[in-house]
Amino acid sequence: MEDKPTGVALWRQVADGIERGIADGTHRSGEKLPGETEIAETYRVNRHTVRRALASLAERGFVRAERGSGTYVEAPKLTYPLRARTRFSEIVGAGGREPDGKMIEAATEPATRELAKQLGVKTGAPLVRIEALRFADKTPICIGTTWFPADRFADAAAVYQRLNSTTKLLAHYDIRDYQRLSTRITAAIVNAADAARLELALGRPILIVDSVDTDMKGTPLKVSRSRFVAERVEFVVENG
Amino acid sequence: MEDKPTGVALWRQVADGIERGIADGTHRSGEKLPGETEIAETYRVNRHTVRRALASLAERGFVRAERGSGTYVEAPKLTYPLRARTRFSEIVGAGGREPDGKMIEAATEPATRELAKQLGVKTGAPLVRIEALRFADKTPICIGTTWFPADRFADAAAVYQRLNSTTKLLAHYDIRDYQRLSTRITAAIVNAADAARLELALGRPILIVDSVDTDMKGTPLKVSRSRFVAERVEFVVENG
DNA sequence: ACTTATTTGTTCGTATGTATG
DNA sequence: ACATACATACGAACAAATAAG
Repeated sequence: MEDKPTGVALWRQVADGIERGIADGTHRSGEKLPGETEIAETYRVNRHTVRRALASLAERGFVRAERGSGTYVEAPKLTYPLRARTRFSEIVGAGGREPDGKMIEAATEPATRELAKQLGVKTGAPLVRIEALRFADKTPICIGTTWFPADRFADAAAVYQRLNSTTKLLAHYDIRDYQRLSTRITAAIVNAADAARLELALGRPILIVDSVDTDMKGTPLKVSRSRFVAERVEFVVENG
Repeated sequence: MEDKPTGVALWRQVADGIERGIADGTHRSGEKLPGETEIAETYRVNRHTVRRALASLAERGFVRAERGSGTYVEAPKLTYPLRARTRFSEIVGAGGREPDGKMIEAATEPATRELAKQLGVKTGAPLVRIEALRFADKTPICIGTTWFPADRFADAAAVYQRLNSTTKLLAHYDIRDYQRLSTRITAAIVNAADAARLELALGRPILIVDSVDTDMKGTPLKVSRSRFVAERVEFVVENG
């Protein structure tokens, strides 16, 4: 690799080479990269240089090293735009993947002050809480808790159980369109229960998204808190 | 606490009580709550019931328990709106806190393909990379890497060193206004170097924000990747 | 450096009410 | 009617970390 002094650090050239290989399909998602020594030979550099390159790629999320096994190409993240019109199934479908949902649990509970305020009901008013897991091509993407006012969506649990989609549930109640009022995003470490459902190792980060959706007149329909696997999604906010 | 059967679980009543105490200022940010046994006495419930309530509050981020020491009220998160006009100093100032910045490192480096595409320059073109730490009231909020095209912002490092603000730096180059083109958000675990700078324990989650800013004509000015302490910020996307 | 008290965390056991089949 | 499972609530004891002297 000491052909001509390009002014670009060697490790960076190697990293760029591997990144190009990932981009053009030479190294496909989930597959194992050649061993560090092998990469070192093909680029005619020292193994340390390769390691520096791989570290850079790992930090940017392109690959994941597993001690004693190899270095694997990470699956590309699901790009999840945050707009007024935000529908899980449409977003996953737009990425050429198959959306799916599965209800885990449902219950009717009294509203806490916080939830009551957001939904525009009285504190203690009955709410239907639905816990659901959502997939893209069989890989769990997020687990979400959604609250509906029980007076308006009395048997929401049974309906969701059948339709496995929030959009379809609302359509069942003659709500053909709705919109995102606000979205709040933070991150945390996954808890044990969610980790199992999401097929995620303990200690891994999740993105917590709190959202409020309203009908087209601005009346709150639902409030939800979703936990997304951070390594499987990327939110995008477009301005304009 | 066995006054009247309200139908609401005891632990929930206790949690609501403490939450109200936090909301109305009885328990202030950063201060220690009474011990579990003391809370149990005041509410006339078993300590287990208090623990269940505190667990609920901890999960929602209101309090943080420290073994051997006590349970503390968490500082409210800095709400960080993501709009076309996004300025760290303005956002922090709007929250009634004092923004500050500190340059850590600067260098001139050739553009990778990815960066070149985003900035509209050729691959390998020189870029100024600035590493900076940003605070709100002396608490570190984020650490960010920003790349500027070196031809247009030749001595950006020296200028930033003096002004400690991206907005002021751009103003120095006669750019009075600029806007956010896109924002991408994901999360990860903090690395050792960032953890030290951010005064954050290892293993804690961070929010990674990649953004591109342009001038009012749409010409890219800078690209940056910021790592925010997840437990200290909350991004908000307003629609409409 | 050591002790002691305080505080959260964990693990037993017991009992009750409620929903399910 | 009965068995089972589950969430709730209380009691007691001990472990582990921290703070104070």
